[in-house]
Amino acid sequence: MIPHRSAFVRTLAERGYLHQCTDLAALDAKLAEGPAVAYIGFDCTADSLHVGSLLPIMMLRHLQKSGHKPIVLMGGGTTRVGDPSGKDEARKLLTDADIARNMAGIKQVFAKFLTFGDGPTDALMVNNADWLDQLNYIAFLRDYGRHFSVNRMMSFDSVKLRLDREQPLSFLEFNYMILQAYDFLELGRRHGCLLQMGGSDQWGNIVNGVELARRVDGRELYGLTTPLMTTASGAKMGKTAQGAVWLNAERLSAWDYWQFWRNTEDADVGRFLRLFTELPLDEVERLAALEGAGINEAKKVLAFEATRLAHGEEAALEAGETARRTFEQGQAADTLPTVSLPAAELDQGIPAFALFARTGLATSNGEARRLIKGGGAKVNDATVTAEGQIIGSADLKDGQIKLTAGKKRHLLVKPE
RNA sequence: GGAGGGGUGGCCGAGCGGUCAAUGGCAGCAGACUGUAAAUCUGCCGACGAAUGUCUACGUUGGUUCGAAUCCAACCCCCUCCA
Repeated sequence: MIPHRSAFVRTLAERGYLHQCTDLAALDAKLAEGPAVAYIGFDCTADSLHVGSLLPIMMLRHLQKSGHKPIVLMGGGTTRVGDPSGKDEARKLLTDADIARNMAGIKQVFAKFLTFGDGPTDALMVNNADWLDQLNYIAFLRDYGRHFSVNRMMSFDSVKLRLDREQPLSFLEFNYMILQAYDFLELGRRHGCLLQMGGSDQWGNIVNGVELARRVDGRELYGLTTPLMTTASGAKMGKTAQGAVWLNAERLSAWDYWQFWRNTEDADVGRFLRLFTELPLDEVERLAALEGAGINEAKKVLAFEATRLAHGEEAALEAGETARRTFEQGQAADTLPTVSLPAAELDQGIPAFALFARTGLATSNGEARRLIKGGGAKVNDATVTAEGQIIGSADLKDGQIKLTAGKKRHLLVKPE
């Protein structure tokens, strides 16, 4: 392999972010010349992002650290259209108020990973509604529509998948890729942006933008994608029992976030350390080489480093300490997630199944019963044998009751 | 507008008058084994109830029937072909 000249491309290559690039050599040369501008688009269908978006987020972070300027493009305009993206169902349309709220939430997440401001390498957040909302349909068709070949668009996976499966694909959604291509053009004009990055599923959209800019503005832009993120056993990344692994503390506590990374599959540890932490590569190699139970050390490092990025060092340390006391010493660390119940209610006593449902360890009374029947429920580390067993003040130890569901979900109940 | 096919639990997909809370697969949860891993095996997997059980659910709304996811009607949505 030819050594890369730019720090950014070198980092991407070494750490495993590279999947496809429209012209890697030319891009590398461009980036080596000096500060450049690159962007990644995110849609605002929720008020936070989850680990599924972490890969692009990390790329923007590396970009900034390499001395370039990252642009976070919020799809305020395109969110109202919806990416075909191979999904069967059309995405539901959001109101402007929803979108504004979601954008605010997402900015909070980015603030952890990027430095925003007005400096030459400070990150910028822009909203494509700023230009998409003002488009004139006829003018747009005439100026840009003629550069898109329907034949080609039909051949993109996102579209083909839907058609092959005889799933509906509305014209509205079909337009998504055109709008995204236009975004790239617009960012090139407004901010001198020359690179769009994204997941491998965005390849078609990105290439469309590159070609549009070449035809319309005669400007050479670049596209780059990351590999599809799955776990070693093939599952989609970023799902837990509770659902998506969110990046903000309001939706998912630092503790749960730490646990998510701690439970990484063995085969993923090296790859995840490279992608989701900033540890030097020789340290990554050392950790990834650990075998058997020893790899648990590597997982703890992964959990700490990843949590530190999203939640800060303090929260990461605390989560690690809580885990150490809970799992390695079997204690009831008082930093575990806590649910408060009225003291009077505890004095009276609550049936075990109801308590598990109340505290969220089970989603319904029925599920709590099943949990208990299956032998997966514990109170103060003792297995609950009868679902109606009364738990109350008598079970308080050091002013708290420890509830456990399965092997990993622990919780403290305290009177208030 | 015409002809045909279709809409079932988180997803895929059977069922086509009663024994259907609905076969099967995936996902999920728990147990065993382990290392808070993977793979494997076992159990569970709509809600409420201690329970015989009650309620909610098979696109929507009505109807036929002792009884409907299953039959009929209207409506909504999707697919294919024709105009």
